[in-house]
Amino acid sequence: MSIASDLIRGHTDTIILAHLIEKDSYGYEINRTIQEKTGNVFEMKEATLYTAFRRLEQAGCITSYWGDENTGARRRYYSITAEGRKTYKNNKAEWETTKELIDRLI
Amino acid sequence: MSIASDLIRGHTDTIILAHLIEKDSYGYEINRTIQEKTGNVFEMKEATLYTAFRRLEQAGCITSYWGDENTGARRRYYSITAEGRKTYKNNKAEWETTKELIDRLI
DNA sequence: ACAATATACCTCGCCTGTCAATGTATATTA
DNA sequence: TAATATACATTGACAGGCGAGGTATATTGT
Repeated sequence: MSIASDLIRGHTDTIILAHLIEKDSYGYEINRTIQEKTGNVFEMKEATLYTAFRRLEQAGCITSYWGDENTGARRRYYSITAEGRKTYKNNKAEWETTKELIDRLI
Repeated sequence: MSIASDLIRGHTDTIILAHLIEKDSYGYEINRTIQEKTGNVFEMKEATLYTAFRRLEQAGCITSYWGDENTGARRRYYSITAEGRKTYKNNKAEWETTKELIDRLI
């Protein structure tokens, strides 16, 4: 089972920000964490993930830097900014409100 | 306050079907009911509503017929079909699952 | 030795749902 | 008689998700 695109739409950014609040991280790791947290039920499509990184960086919610691994594939790490925390907080609050409204409507 | 488009996206059809399970209804009434149920916090945009009717009819989830009002503006009534009930049930189940996953992720 | 798999990144272009803008028509109310 | 409410509908722009495709390195199995 997978989540319908239209149900996940709009949560992608918030999910990423939630992960980055815990610690700096990179795309591959974020995606694997998501899979673990959902018992392998859900994974973000790579295209969706990297599109979101561009969008979030553009919006000033995250910054990025290359990791200094001397083995394995290179990693681009992301950090959440103050702006990103603010956005996260707003999105989360909006989710709580929306959740209740939808429950009332369906 | 209004619900972000991206959070409501994917629920439009389910919300309409939920209303039509109660009784046959028409666009304007459905929209007013939604507003009432949410304490005037949320309303569907007309374009979204009517697009959804086309989509649902196309998918065999609803059928329509003109009302026989002899006063006021004409109304196009919609009925939910067996297929529509099935879709509603699936969508609702998917919502319950998704809700939990999102809560776990954000 | 070499193929397969895992790790890790990225972009292009299509598809779909939302919605602003715009239009039509009738009935009621100020 | 102007404004508002009821009631329908379409068009085109926009944005996010994602399939398909691509690059590169390290490890594991045969």
